[in-house]
Amino acid sequence: MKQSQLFTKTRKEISKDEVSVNAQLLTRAGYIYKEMAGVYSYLPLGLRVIKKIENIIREEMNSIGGIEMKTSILQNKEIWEKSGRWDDNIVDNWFKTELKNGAKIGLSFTNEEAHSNILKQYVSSYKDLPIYPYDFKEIFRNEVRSKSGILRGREFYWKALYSFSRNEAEHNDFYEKAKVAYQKIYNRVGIGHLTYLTFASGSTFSKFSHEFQTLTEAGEDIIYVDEKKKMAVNKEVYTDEVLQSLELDKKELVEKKAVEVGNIFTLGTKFSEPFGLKYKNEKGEEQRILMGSYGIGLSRLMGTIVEVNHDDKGMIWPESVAPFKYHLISLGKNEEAEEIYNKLQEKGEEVLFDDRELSAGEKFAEADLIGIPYRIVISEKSLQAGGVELKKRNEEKGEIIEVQKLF
RNA sequence: CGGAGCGUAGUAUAGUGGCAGUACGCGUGGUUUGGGACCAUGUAGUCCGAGUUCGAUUCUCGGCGCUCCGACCA
Repeated sequence: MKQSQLFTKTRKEISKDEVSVNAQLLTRAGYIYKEMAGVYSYLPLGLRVIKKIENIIREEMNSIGGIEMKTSILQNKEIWEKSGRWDDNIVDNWFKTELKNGAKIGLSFTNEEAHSNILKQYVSSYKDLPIYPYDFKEIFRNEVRSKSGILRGREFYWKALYSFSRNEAEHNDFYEKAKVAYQKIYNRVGIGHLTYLTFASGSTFSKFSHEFQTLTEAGEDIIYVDEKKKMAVNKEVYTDEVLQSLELDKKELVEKKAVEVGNIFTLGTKFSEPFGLKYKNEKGEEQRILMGSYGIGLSRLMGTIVEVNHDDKGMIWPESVAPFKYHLISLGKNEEAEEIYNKLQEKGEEVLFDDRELSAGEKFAEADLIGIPYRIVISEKSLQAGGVELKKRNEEKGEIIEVQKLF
């Protein structure tokens, strides 16, 4: 893409009101636009990042048997009454509205009910199970106080997968696969080294839930990390008894701030019961279905990646989620730049081509802010030196390479 | 939901009971071209409503909105 066609512009300054690093950098660089507190629009660059993250998650979910679908955002009150979660005393962060005829409806804040309700119609035999449907979807939560830029919004984008299993062994098997898939996702988006499988409070169906927590000062959660075992415990279950059951030594644990970038938990029959989700086994006996829940907030994940990958000049995107791989910058007018751009495009590379007539300093400053992993500079100077300058965003110095080596 | 702060051009900010200023951006002309370059010139603003006042952007009240701390976070 040519930068002259990108309508967004970078900004040197931002309101002192915007304090979170992710919102500051993403706003200044033109990735997101704040509509209101906790609600952001995704501009062209931002959407490209979200799509990259989405594809990584999709690949990992598909690889463990996930099957993608999309449940509606407007939700029927009746199905939420089945689980008891329509009641504002039970769930206080609903966005509710109504139809012209006065019927009350809600904007989905989670997906268990929708999935359970749909599957009731399609699952009846052991032959139909197990299944692992998932959504990418906008979610709405009427938080009393949203904060931290895109880390905690009132409207956000997530992936939610639910497992529907025939028995505990089958459930546990998938649960373990999901853990591995999740860790792969964090590795692939470049924050694996800072992300810990964290034990958190469970429910009647399991002692613990599991969170994936990424270490950063921007985090809202306090966790206790065992770096050697690559495990952590959320403050909410940090007791001697729990540590003992997990075979963790208090002396090895360090208190850290972290962002919850995903969580998985066993639902048991919490939803299959009220929705009457059952199946018949080989003998024709009716059996209960066991569920699990596996969520990742994509917008939060994007914000977290920024929080842990930036310097004083701007963002430093991991290649896997960067909006483009190359930022091609031409200084002064030259036809070679256009040629390089076309060739890279033909090769299928993602290139942002800064074809504007601006000063070198301005182009470099903007490039650093936008944070694309590889910067290619072509100028009189580079051509005289033998080609183009190739520089990684996270390295100080680039090197001159022959133009041909780019392709 | 408790506490605190804030709202002035597209952006970031200053200031004042009586002409609203600066920087960036944007437009035009020119000089520049390896770290947000320079000169000239133009452009554009007091969140909404009520009150006090001869006069309110400024003071008072209400609304709306933004931010921070805490509580909350299926």
